[in-house]
Amino acid sequence: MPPRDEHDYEARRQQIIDAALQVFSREGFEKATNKDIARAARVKSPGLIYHYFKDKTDLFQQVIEERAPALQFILRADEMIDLPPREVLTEFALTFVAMLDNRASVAMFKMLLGESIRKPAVAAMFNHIAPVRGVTFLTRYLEHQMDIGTLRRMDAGAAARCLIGPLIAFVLTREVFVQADAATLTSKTMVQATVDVFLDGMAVKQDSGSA
Amino acid sequence: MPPRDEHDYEARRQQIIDAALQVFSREGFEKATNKDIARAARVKSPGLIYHYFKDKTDLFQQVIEERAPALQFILRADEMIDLPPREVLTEFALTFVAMLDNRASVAMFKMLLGESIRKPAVAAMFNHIAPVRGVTFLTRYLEHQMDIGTLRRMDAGAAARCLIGPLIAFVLTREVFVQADAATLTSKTMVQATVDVFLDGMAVKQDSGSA
DNA sequence: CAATCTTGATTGACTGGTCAATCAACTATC
DNA sequence: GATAGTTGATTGACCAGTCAATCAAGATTG
Repeated sequence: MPPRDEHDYEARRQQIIDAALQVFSREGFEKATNKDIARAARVKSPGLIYHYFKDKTDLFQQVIEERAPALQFILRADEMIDLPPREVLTEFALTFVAMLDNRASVAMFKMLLGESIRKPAVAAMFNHIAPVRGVTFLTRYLEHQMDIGTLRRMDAGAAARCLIGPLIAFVLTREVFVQADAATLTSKTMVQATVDVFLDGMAVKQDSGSA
Repeated sequence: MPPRDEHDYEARRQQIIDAALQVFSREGFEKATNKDIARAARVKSPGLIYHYFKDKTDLFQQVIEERAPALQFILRADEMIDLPPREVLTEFALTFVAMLDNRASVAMFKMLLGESIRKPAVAAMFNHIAPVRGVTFLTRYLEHQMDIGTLRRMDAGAAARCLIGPLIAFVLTREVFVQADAATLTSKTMVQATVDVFLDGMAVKQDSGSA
């Protein structure tokens, strides 16, 4: 049963996927009903969903597959490997927090995080999008910079988490826990602080350490 | 209707709460059924739950109220405010990651995180336990240390996230996303790296900065 | 070019099953 | 024997998924 009009068919399908992303993100997979999704997609019957998707799980998977790219970092890894840390890490951090400005990206992030906690399969999918792409690049880059002496040598995986961690904490305190002080903290300030602390440390400069 | 035996009553109640924590943590609030919880609590009827709790939501709230202390940081804030950063922050980080060694704490963490994403009320509860207690203390401590010149001056909220963020990233990559390299990274290494990077920075010592 | 046919798209009603919550009855304890 | 504790059955609501019927629009035919 080929679609009557390929273009119309795809448009309607995307319309349902968009609606499903919002509802899954807001309610979670279990609580989201087909009725909710149909209403959000402005179609009058939940039954129509089954014309475009096999079942609720299939719809969920299609949402991930077709909207996950919104969370991809477009980083030209090879070009950047030899650029100086401040430049590369600032761009990395900015790319990461830029997600916050995109409604669909935030919804996607929440949906994936929420389901990843109970569903290892979803966690694995998440791993193949944002974190691994990002952390893999970061770990490799930091290791290379340690090799050429630009950065202090240490566990590269731990170091990668020291850079990406503050950004994750920022996103979580803003979008999930809605902490009061997160509102007054701008993305720019946070990126700056993260990169500065990571590179220069909190120690007063003239002294080598603290404590 | 006072309990026949206060001790027995409380024991059974705790038994159900323990079971509920495990099931809520594994399945999430919506998917967790009273039957699952009854089975996990080794009681033969879901109906019994209603002898001890008003409804499913009440049970959920009781689980949080009675098991949340597992996530509390026992930090003697006032005694620590003037101790040197390396000591205080190391203890803070160790207390934070110590949660990983406790099965109930990990379950509690997952349950709260999973529900916080969709339920602002739960997020608010979470705020009044771990993060706010921790971040509030941390922010205050860092601000004080900046005042007395031990640490570089900057946005204290951003700084607090720079310390706690890597630890959160570590917990998430271990317990939620189950990333391969997280298994080889020990708590001790991660705490060490976090505190070191936070205090000393990644910059090679003899040079003040990098890039 | 109009009537009819064909087919994909859409709807709303329906079904089988699940679940939270209730209830009546049974058991153990004081 | 009264009452708390416990059980299994029951109820009523809700939901994923199915389905028959309708609609709309293009193709076919006379």
